[in-house]
Amino acid sequence: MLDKTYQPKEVEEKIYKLWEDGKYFTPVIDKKKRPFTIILPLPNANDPMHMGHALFTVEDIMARYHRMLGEPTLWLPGADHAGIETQFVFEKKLAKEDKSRFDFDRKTLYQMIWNYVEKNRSINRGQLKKLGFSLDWSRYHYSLEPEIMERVLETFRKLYQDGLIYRGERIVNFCTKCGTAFSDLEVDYQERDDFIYYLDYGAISIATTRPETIFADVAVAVNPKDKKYLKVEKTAVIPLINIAIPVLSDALVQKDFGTGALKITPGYDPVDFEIGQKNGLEIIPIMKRNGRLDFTSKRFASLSQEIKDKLTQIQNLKVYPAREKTVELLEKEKKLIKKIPYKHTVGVCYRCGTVIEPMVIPQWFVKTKPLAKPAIEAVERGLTKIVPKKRFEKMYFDWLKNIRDWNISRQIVWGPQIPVWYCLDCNHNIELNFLRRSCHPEFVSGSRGMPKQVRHDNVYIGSEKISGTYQELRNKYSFEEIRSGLQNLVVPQDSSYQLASDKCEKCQGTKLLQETDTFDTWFLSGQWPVNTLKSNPADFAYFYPTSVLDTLWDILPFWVARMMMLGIYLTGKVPFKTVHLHARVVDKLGQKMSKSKGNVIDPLTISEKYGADALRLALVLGVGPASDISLSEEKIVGMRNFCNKRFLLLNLEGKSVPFYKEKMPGLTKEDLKLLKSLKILTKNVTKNIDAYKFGKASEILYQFAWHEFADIYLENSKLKIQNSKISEEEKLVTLSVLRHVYLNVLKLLHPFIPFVTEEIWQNFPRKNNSPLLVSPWPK
RNA sequence: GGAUCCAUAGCUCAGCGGUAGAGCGUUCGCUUCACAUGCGAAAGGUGGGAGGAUCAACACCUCCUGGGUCCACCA
Repeated sequence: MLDKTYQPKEVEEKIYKLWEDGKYFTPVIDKKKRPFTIILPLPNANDPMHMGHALFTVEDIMARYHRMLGEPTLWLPGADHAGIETQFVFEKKLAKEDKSRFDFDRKTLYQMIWNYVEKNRSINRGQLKKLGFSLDWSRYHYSLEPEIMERVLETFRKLYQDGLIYRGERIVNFCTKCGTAFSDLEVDYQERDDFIYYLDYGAISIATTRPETIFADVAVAVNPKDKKYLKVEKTAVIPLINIAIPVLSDALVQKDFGTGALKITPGYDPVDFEIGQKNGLEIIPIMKRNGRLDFTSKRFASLSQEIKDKLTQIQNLKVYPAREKTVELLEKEKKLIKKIPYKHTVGVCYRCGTVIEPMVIPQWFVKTKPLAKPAIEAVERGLTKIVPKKRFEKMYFDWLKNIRDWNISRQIVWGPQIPVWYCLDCNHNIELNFLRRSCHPEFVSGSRGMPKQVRHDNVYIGSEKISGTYQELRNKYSFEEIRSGLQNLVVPQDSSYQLASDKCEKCQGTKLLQETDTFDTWFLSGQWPVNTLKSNPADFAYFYPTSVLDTLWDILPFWVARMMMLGIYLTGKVPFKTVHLHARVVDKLGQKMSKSKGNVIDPLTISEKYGADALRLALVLGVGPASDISLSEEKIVGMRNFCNKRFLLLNLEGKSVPFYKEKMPGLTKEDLKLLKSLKILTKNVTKNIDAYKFGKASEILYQFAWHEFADIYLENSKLKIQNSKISEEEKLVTLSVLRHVYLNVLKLLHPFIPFVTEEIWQNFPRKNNSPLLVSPWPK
């Protein structure tokens, strides 16, 4: 007997337990049947649930539908360590405690982040269960579990052996605050109000928004077709430091921008880097990784004392103060022609919003062209279908066809280290940064130059930060001291390296240190379908390639395209047959949900209040393919009202109603009409789910259940049953039709609102004793 | 600069080559049993603008206007 009003909270917990205990989410491999597989887009282990996760509803609908069709259905859950995201959050936490990552050696920092994430990882799982997701928890994987990590390293080695990995000194997007490089995809762009400065370079004048970089200029370039510059001097002069540089011509320079002359700074600008490469220009380093200017390179050594004094004023300043100071000096020397307010877009770190500094730092790259080609062909040949096709295939092709080599190294600790080792004896110029442990904290200076005691988890008390090349440090500190307190290495481009860790292949030495760069998170998640399923060879053989990948379209390039590339590379087969893309959840005014706007709807609060089913239905009902999902509390209330219509439960109490049979005697015109409607409904719901039109499928179900079945048929049958002139037999026929239609509607609704439907099913006299989630889909 | 999507009821959005749909909101009425988290009814749209192919368009094509989003080396 059910409560009169539906109490979702109690019911949901009970029902989920019923499913879990029955192991219904764990498929049984049956080679005679075709499996249905979905890999859950792995949530960040550290993230609490948000509406994006609630949208996994779409996957649950597919999983439940296919399970009811009798297909061995695997929906595989997991969690991602989310390298940069997580380290960024953790560092913010450290900052609140007046600490920074520079206070810890990498091993300690890693362990601290590990512990921090571990707490949230289990919360995450519970939250997914609350929404009723039929995930196979027995196959749960975490991106940092040893087996998964080992497979990632294997992929790296395989790529290396196939000549697809290289260590390159190229210009990369560097965030001086996060202290790491990013791939091109991880840079956001913001419009800024800045200035553009016109500067006097002797024979020519140039325009720049970044005057502080003039010290690293090595040339000026003009467009070869620019008539203004047909007869220009071949030499320009960098103001302030009076260094002569050549004037080149290059088609990349736009004639009509600024003065038409571009200063070439190969170390700090992507275009300049490219021009520099073409012309064999030198790269002058003037900025450290912490974003402070530095004039200690050899270019500046031979300058006059007067000039050196100018540079001293800028030395060690951060970019913006350095810019101000440079402009001030330029003004003083009358080299600033004009300064104009200028609106332009700048690249910023997608995590912390700091302006990205393009810098030349050796990084690990994957050659992507050979991987992209088969990934493009697979979609062209229809081996993987993208839904909705029209809109997103083009995006996929555009991205893969224009792809550039992928920087997979990150200068953070939170992630697997790149499995490459450097021999210190063969590479004396490797710069080492490590913390030396000390027994006398009072004599020790902290990272900010202040005496400081650092304590954490009793790992160490007090430490001293040491930096320098191995050449400089080798006689002062033991290898073990360096190794155990290591923060990071700065390895010159020409250093030798190897994949074996035991001893140096050149000198047989054993003072080897592993690369301190870690993998881009997407390098791990790009192999996720392969690596998770490979945990069990039988699983891989049966469930790979997976059936559907469902995700928000915005990570199509980040994730989907990379899974395609790596999946095909590793297995020769596409990782999924269909990519289904859904849209993002927006508020009732169509605006993106964000904390600052205060329009965030929290899925857990909502499901506590109205039930998970109501939330699920609100997320899919009437939503067009890949269009934004406008969600409001009002809509959820509406859906809750629907879920609460557990019609006719009371009527059947204590009655022995015969089971409906086709063409049973006594069927009326109304009965036949309803039965026909049910048939059409069943067909349409099935058709729409197959076509990924969940919005339509749920809408027609809603319409039928409420307005056709409940409002009309049920209302009429109520009158009929109360009517004493009608025979008992006739009433029983009506009731069996009612029950038949009702049970079928429950089945059809189950993928969308699994909890209520299962609860009613459990309380209903029926032929089939197994739970609703494994009962056969109506035909 | 390139690409792409959107414009339909007060709001948020579906759908469709052949008499305009839903949810929420609004108005009026009903309501001792499946459900007030309800039932019945009603009001409300010359489908952004202009043109074109069609027997016929809100739907197809072109252009315009206004928004969204993505990509790109804007010094």
